[in-house]
Amino acid sequence: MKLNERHLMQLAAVLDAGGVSEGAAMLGLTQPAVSRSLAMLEARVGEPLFIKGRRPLQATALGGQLAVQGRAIISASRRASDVVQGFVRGTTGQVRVGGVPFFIDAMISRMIGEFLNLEPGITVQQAYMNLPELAAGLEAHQIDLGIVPIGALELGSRFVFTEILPGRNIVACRPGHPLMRKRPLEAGDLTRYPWVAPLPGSPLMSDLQMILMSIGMSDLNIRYSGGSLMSVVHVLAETDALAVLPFSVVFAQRQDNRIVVLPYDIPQPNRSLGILRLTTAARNPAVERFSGYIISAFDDLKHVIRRHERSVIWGAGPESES
Amino acid sequence: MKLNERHLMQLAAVLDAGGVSEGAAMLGLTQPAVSRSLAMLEARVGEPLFIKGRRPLQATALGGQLAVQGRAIISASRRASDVVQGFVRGTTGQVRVGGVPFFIDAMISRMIGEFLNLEPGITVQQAYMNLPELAAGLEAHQIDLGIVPIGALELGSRFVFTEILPGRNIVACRPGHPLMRKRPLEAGDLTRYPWVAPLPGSPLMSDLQMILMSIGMSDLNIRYSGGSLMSVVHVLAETDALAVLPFSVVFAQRQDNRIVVLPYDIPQPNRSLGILRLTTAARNPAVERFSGYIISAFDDLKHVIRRHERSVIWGAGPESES
DNA sequence: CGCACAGTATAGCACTATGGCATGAAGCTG
DNA sequence: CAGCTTCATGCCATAGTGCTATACTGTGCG
Repeated sequence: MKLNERHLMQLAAVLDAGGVSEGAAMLGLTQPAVSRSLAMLEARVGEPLFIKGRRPLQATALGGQLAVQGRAIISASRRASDVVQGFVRGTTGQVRVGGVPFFIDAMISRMIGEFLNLEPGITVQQAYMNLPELAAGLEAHQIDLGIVPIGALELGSRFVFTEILPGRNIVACRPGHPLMRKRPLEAGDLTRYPWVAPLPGSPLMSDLQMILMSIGMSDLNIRYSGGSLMSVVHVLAETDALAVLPFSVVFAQRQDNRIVVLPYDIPQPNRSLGILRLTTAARNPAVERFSGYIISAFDDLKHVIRRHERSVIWGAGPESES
Repeated sequence: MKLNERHLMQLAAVLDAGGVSEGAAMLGLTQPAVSRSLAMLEARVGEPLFIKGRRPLQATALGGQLAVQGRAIISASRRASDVVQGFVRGTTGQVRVGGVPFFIDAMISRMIGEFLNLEPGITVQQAYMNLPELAAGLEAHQIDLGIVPIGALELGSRFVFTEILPGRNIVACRPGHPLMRKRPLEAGDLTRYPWVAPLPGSPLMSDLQMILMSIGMSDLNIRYSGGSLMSVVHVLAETDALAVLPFSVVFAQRQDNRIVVLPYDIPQPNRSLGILRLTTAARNPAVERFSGYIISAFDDLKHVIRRHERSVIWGAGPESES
């Protein structure tokens, strides 16, 4: 006994409106059209759905039960329309973000919070991942965008990369660290202190290797590894340990004054932090709003970051941009 | 942006099945039909719903969200079909019963319990009401059937009445009541004891008036009134009070041995207990199952009741039916 | 690289359902 | 009983739906 969903909707509308004419008007149809639909439904069911000759129109037990389902269909249909509306306007939907842990924790999660306030209809689903999983996730359409440091042209043309910050690394330590007062700083100084290693697999890990090579040491005294950003900051603040961190991460912590930049020049990776997306991705206004918000937020921050960078590393005051 | 519900259902089926062909088969349609429906939906939405060239077929964010609504529509439609199936078979639905309190409490509620066990898909909604409200409720289609004592042809042809028991009244008292040992019993004896009056408006109330007239008294010493059957039985059992009750009510309490029939002949009302229904009521198999069950249950009980009636009132032992 | 295969889209055609307009039928009200 | 409101019916146009046949596209294999 397959029933026509359209008929069920009309039944519900008519019962809710209290009459065929009213129900038809509510649906934007004419009375005869609805009247005939109901007759068809009644014929297919083989049982009366209405108690005849009553105002307002009254349903039989069966009619009432079917109307419940009709209402469910109507509301599902309305929700579907709302989904589409929200989608084209970018005011509804889901943004699935993947990103490297420290950068997400230091800067992006804060912006996500602001974004969620601006766009109450959008939900953000975030996962921690490094470049290989991220590229795979994008290709499998499991995430919509990734926030990663990436070298120019590192990936094929299937991806489009939007830079949001230069990927500048520094060595971080607690304020008042003994090395902060030592001039000049030499490579050997760095190896005399314990180190905090970043998460395995993260870009920072290979950066650390690069630094090791540049100062001609085979290994460091790594006393702590595997922690999230918050854990790393705590460890740095409580000990004399050192860590390689993106400058932006230290920047984000500037208010707390728990970690500072050690003014020692380390080799810089040739890459930028940015947003990675599929070239072929389906249009998704919610995702576009999100990435647009992140990019503009960093545009606003960029000169502040750069000025801060110079001042904390080289002790230089504010100066005019080149 | 009004979407076609049928399209949404097909979208859901296709995504659940993992392909157009499979989804079409699941719906009992051909692949081209579904393919075209999806193309129409996509055209109306104006956004891609699928990620092309992937097996199993993968939806875009929008496609997935719309499929959720499609699934809701499918399940509502399935429930509607189930409702109809259950209705025509009488295995599902609602039975709205109105009835006089004492009789419902004494006999019908027990049978409702048995019926609910037999028909797990049917729900019974019961209300206490006497004849006038009951007739009005039937005409307003607020109840499906009433269980009342009613005189032959008392109502018009708009109602059909099915007798289930003769409406025989008796005077009830506790076992060991002083009057149980007194022979002969005379009308004056009855007035020397307190009385329990039935619920105002109930048929028993007018029966009580009739008895008063027959024994030539203007009023009785009414000590308790307004109680439900359980309360009345308790009061009768704990005091020497008397009450007019239908014989069937006393019969139903026979196991508890808390009230008995006083062997005093009182004038009998010219009516029967039975089921009252509208002549014009829409067919409702669940209601029919219910009334059928009640009638057959009383058919089974009838000869037991009659035998018991004779024995408890006249002290006669079991005898062959006439 | 091309072939076979599976799966999907398109074309063409027939038919049903749906909707509108005009109009008839029925029930309630004064 | 007249008039009003409301529902049912007849008729026509058209959009949706379904089918078969066929073209297209991506995938895996030799």
